[in-house]
Amino acid sequence: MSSNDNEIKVKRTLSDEALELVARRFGVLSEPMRLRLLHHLLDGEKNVTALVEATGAGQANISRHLQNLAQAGFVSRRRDGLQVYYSIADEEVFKLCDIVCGSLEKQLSAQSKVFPR
Amino acid sequence: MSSNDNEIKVKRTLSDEALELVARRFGVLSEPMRLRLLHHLLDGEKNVTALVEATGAGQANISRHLQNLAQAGFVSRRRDGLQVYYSIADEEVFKLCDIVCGSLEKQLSAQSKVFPR
DNA sequence: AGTTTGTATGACTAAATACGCATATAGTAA
DNA sequence: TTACTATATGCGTATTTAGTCATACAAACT
Repeated sequence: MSSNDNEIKVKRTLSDEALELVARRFGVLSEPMRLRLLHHLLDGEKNVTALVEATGAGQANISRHLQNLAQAGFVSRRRDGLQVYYSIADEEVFKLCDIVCGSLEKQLSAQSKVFPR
Repeated sequence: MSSNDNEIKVKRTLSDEALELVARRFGVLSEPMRLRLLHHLLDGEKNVTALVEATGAGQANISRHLQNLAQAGFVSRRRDGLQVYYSIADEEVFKLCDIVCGSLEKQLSAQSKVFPR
């Protein structure tokens, strides 16, 4: 290895800051309810009440999840009178889900070969 | 919670089960230290001690993170004598990171236009 | 002014989890 | 056997966060 390496310096190509930003974005997608909200927004923008009815969850809960998604930039917010409409702001999120689903399917099919029913 | 038997049926194209699996996978990627471990494994397989030294974290902590990654199928485990070597098992994970980084960059550059320094 | 409706938020509880310490386990060597 | 090394794990603590309730806020009415 390198000769003048007498410090406990840790090789760190990615900054802690960048890593935390990426991790935080994954964290936003790590809740089933938020994934469900994104899925419901596939048809187009919906207001909070519609999403509350679609998911069957509490209004406060949905509002917080939407805030979370909006802050991460996955959805955007538009106010129209009393209603607030949310819509997909970053289509890339569906690529992410597709990739994860693909890995998941591959993994599950591999398991079913090892443990055939 | 108390059981409410006549609950309202909610349209649900994705099963709760599938959604939780996907969410759980995103959750595994929602820790900076685990992302760092994946990054370190880009060069090839490494044993636990090497990863402990590379990250500067505690051994128990790294061991648990690796278990977490392995259980999700992102890395695989190979024992060789006293050492246990971990390596990337699902290259798709880097696609995920690339997409997130792309969205992040776009987002940050958009912000820097609004708030130029 | 007050009322109603749709959405956001403060406060709280419960559950999840990252981390460190100590110890257990697995493998090697004497 | 004992000793040593590398990795895993039980346990406790601190932090985070999803969920609910009640209430605040915002906008459109009368």
